[in-house]
Amino acid sequence: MRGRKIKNMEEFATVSGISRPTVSKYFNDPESVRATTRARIEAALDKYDYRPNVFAMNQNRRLTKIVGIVVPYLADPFFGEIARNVEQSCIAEGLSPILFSSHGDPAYEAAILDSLRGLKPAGVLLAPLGRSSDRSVVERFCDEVPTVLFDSYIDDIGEDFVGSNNDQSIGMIVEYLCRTGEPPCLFEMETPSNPNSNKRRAAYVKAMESHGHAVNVVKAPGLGWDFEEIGCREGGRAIAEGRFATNTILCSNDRLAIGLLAAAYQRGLRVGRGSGHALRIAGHDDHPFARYTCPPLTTVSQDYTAISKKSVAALLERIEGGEEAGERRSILVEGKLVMRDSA
Amino acid sequence: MRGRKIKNMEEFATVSGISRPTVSKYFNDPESVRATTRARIEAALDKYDYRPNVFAMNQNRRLTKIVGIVVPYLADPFFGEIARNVEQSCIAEGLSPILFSSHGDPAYEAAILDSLRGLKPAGVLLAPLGRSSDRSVVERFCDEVPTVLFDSYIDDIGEDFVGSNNDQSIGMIVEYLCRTGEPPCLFEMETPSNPNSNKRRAAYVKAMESHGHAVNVVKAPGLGWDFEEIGCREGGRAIAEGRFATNTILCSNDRLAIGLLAAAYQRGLRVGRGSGHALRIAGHDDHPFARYTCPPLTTVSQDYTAISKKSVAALLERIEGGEEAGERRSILVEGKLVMRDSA
DNA sequence: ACAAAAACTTTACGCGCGGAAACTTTTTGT
DNA sequence: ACAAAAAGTTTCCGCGCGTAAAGTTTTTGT
Repeated sequence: MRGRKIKNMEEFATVSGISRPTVSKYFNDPESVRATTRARIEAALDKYDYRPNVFAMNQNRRLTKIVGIVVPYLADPFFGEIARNVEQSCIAEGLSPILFSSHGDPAYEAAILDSLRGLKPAGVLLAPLGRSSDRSVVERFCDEVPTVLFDSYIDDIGEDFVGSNNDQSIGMIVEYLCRTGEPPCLFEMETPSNPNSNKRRAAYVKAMESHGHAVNVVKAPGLGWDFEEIGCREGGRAIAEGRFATNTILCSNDRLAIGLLAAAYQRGLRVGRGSGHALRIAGHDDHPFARYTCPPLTTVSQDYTAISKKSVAALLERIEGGEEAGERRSILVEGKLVMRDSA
Repeated sequence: MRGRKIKNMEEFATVSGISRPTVSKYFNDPESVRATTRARIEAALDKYDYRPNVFAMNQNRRLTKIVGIVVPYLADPFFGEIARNVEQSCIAEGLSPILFSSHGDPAYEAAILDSLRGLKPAGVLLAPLGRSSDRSVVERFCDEVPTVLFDSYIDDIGEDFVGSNNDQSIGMIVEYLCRTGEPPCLFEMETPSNPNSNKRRAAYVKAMESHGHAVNVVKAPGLGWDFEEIGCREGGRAIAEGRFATNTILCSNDRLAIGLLAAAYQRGLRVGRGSGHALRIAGHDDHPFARYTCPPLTTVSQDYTAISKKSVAALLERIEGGEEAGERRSILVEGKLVMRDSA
């Protein structure tokens, strides 16, 4: 772009030798113009410094190329990773992703969805807060905008859901733990913000019963998204009070497990498998930090890339499919057992 | 908003009984209209469902209320926290923050800045990648848009900088470590992406010399943002090769320390102060996970809230100050010693 | 080579709002 | 109460682009 600044599309059309409506078509979809035309436009684009005005572009379009990505809590590296993957998938599809975090606050989530409507997004990828979400707000939003839920589920809302197959993943790790030592207790939040917790508890109960073991669920009171804090404080208390029936604890997610590991360490309990260890602790999610805990955390990995790719793919289908809503699909991604040293 | 949908400002002006230009003024700044007028508009706002069209609003405004927040790596909870704080400060000021992550990639950072120009933002809060940033791109951007750099510094770029006072914070923790045991070695990346590293090394050297101790810097090769991985692998190797001259290691940041703690654990080295411990490890930043490492990490806290608040305040001054650039300011926030068990 | 199809050009309009100018009404200070 | 200041009204234009319609040129298939 050595040439002078171009102030609008009219001017750019002139210097590129193409009519403005065709240039406009090009910017909406480069594939929609003839190859020779495209080449001439791109030559001009290379020579002059011009970009269509974002606001003017989107003003009259019924639908923009904007895609909202909403996650419940960005300070959780899990969502940071997911967001990154989703963002890049969108860009690869020629969409313009915009990232939002609800910061754990339902009111904030509602505000995001509200302002998102003003952006006339082509679609939205929403990982809702879950249990604490304002159901009616989310529902109304999904009625207006093509939305794919991911990670976290809200019954009967959204057009598709992409998440992990908790039945499969919990079944797998419970089987592993039963096979290699004492059957696991489940450690979870008393009032989990994340609906996956409920599915995981159900999966745990089912798996334990199928193996003929007694169920032992320990619930940690506490609200909010400070899972490590809750896991450490309440997990430590549960250990002290002897509320874990066996020496093996399966945590509902890795962040709780990280807190619990800290609690065990503080009490001088050696965590790991084999003799000389007092406790086995396992998690779920393969949190980015799980491999650096002491000891490294045995867990079930969620395939971030697969979840991201499938979410974006599902959204694209919905967008292109238009109004003919079709069936609501539930796309589940299988987890893999990640054996480290903690269990 | 029980009433029918309002399709544009003209219509809303009619139902609220106020002229459109005045309504327009209201939406630009509610304080700019008389209290009685404001009340009437807000009554109508309450009664009808209307929001100004975002795209039309920003099309003709010389400057929007948009503020870009750019961080280098969102999967790092440190930036997640900062982003949250900054975002909320902006909203409190009536601005519309939009969040971006460079995902550790200079090309991506450049692309963000490029597309940000199209949004005509009132200002930008930029935590640059640092050393790997494309200097000329960042420089050009800062010339066009009021920009406050935070966390990470690039010489002579941007209008203000807000970050931690590495001289003070490193000086403090070096003093602490020297006073309570063997003088610390410094563990850092060989080619740090973050320019804070360089400042911290200089501060370390200065502090050690002032205490009359020999300097011992251990550099970990490795690129990218996978600090824990690098800290664990290279830190473990350095331990094995006996490259740490004393039993005390000060890490350039907490993420390296987290990796190093994992390495020490894997080798069966007990970390902590007092007898029975092989190693003392300290970090810097008070990373959200630092309190849940095993043992909990002694570190220097950065005041997230203060950095966020001061960054936003500095940006607002720049925006309101207009073109009269004034002096480039460097606003440094002091760290606090956070004594936990690792050192 | 010829007709049909596809792509492009010309012309024209409108989106929803910002903002300026000239005028009228309300508020403020003494 | 009166003039000055502040706030609101009316009228108008333009921003940069999407998009539709009608006409023209180029490409495609046989």
